[in-house]
Amino acid sequence: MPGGNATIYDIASDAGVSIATVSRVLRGESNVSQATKEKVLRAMEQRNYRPSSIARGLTSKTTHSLGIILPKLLNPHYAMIFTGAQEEAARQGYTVSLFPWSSLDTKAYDPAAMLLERRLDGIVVCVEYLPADHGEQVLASLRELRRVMPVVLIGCVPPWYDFPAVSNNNAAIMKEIVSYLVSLGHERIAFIGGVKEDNDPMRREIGYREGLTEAHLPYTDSYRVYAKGTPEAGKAALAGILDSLRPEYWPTAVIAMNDLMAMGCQAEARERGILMPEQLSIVGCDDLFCAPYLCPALTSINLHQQRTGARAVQLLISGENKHEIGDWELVERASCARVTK
Amino acid sequence: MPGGNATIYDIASDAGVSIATVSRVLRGESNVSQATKEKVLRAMEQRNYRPSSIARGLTSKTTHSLGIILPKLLNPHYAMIFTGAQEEAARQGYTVSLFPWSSLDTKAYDPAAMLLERRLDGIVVCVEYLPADHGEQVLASLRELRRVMPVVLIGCVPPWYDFPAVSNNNAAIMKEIVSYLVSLGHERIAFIGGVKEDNDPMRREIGYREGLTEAHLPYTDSYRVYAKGTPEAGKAALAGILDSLRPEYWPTAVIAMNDLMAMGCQAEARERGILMPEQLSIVGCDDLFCAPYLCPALTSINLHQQRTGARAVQLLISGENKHEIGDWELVERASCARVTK
DNA sequence: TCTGGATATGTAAGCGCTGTCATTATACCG
DNA sequence: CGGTATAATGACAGCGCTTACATATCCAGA
Repeated sequence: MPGGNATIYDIASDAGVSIATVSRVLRGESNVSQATKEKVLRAMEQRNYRPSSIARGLTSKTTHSLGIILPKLLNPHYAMIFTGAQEEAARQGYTVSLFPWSSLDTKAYDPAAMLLERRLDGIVVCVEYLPADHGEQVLASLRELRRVMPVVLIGCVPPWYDFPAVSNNNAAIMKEIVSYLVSLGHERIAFIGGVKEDNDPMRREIGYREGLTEAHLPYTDSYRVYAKGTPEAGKAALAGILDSLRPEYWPTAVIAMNDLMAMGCQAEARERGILMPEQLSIVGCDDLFCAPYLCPALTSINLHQQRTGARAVQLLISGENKHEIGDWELVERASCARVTK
Repeated sequence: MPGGNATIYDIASDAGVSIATVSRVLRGESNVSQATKEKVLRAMEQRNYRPSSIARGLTSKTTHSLGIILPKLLNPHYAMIFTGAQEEAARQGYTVSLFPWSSLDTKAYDPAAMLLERRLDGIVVCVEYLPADHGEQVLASLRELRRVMPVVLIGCVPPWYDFPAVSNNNAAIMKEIVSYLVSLGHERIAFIGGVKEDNDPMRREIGYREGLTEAHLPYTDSYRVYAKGTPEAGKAALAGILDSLRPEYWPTAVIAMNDLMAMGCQAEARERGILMPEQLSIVGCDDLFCAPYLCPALTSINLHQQRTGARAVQLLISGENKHEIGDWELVERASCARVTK
């Protein structure tokens, strides 16, 4: 490939100075005379010179490139996080490349090696919904990873792990949802949670229970199901609840772990001819772009995921060891209605 | 950061060989005796050695990292493409980082410089829906970019530009949709296209017109609207059509440029009390994950976007200068119905 | 026994930068 | 005007690899 590949030597000889001087103006050091600075700049301009970040990285030990590990980009929740992270990174002159969790399962290649060999300046890891079958093992590999490069988490890990992170107050979110539904007169509120062992889902169930307690409502196992965070799983989960109960005990409201599951719930209810929101209120979480276009439009929690991604990158670059809690808001839409006697 | 940062010198001295030998086993060259090979491997193992791709890149002139430029990841259409690209790249030992088009507008940093300085091994560029206000200018910068690194396009550019690319047969897709609707008895078929000047949208309109012609249906300007590819724009577009016509001339079917716009159309129709699909059939394009969960479930075109992304990466890595046409399929769902007299 | 050609390994010169230290030019002071 | 602090620049040694090229070793064939 031609073009753009002049080296610092070319510029130096063009400008009649040493490479050290070129390097100085490259890095904006002050101790260069105005005259030579301009000479060098002009030479760069003419050659369309671009310093090689590769060569730079070799000496400076810094690549200005970050990584992000997440379950799957196809869930817009993660696309939002990624977008926020990428934008903030770009703003600070960093590049970010993607490493999906799923890759870790394949044996065709070794993503861990990739990560390490790339000499990334840091990596943000989404651990909100850690695959249940990884569990403790993932946490261990996280610590391992951290010995080699800075890591910032999105989501919660047990606090004693002491990772910089940005997460949500999952319990508080669930409590607010419960109290919102209670304010609409609901008393039979089901909870379709994520995989039981996962980090954030666990906290959400706690919040759900606390919310019930605060409202003096009983907690019942039959109103709580665990499932993967997909529409299909959400659909099956609601089906399970309905099938296991006599209609007079059916919940009047369902809290889904995320919007994907909520979509599945809607589908199941629709199939059964259950009127929404009259007979069943549903609230999701994540506030995906499609939430307003579902039937009925889905009440959800906006988690400000882009901001989350951006903050994670900021923590990564600044090196602060903080655990930040993002804010959030309930977005009321048509999917929740006052309960009718 | 401790850990993992042993160098080839450490390994060489541990194993009692020269760095050249270490390098040989690193790259799997055959001319190393079994005995020394094992010694070296053992030394690497013990030190948990990871060769620096940075240092390697400096000499080998190859970084094993790719880039992808696309409008915005928040549209799942692009998330699919990215996912496909990333997976294929990972499979071949490459990493891919994201450069959104939108970045190009910001002046805070210079993404072009970033691209160039990174010494990427190649970049895939999504030009399906080039922002209209870029137009010719983007094409020019594409050629410029190509002088510096391999480029593969997703989407169409004028053929005389001669870029390797993978795209869809947009005209054929539209023709199939039209003939599908015609087969359901529709005669007044509206087309909500993308921005007129954009690459793929332009071809789609051609297909739409050809489809009408084939079915001996007249083409009417009032059934064709241009709009950005967002739900809001789709909603406004349908509103525009309906407002400009007396109800007896309202279209009985609408083809939307993509599912996002189709979602907007559904919303508009719903607000006006138009029954779907009885009074209005809608078909989208992209087959987003939410299509089955809309009301009614949206008939759409599955573009196999992941495969598209993967193919683009394959072309990039192999260096073939081909223009591939991806296949696609109409996914029938409830949003289209036979027209009732 | 000697030679030629594999086969195995080592030496050393980069790759394109950064950063330290030495050197030179410039300025300021008594 | 010599002398020294100061600003501007250059020389050069890496950074951790790859890759000719050189060297050493071994064995078959003459």
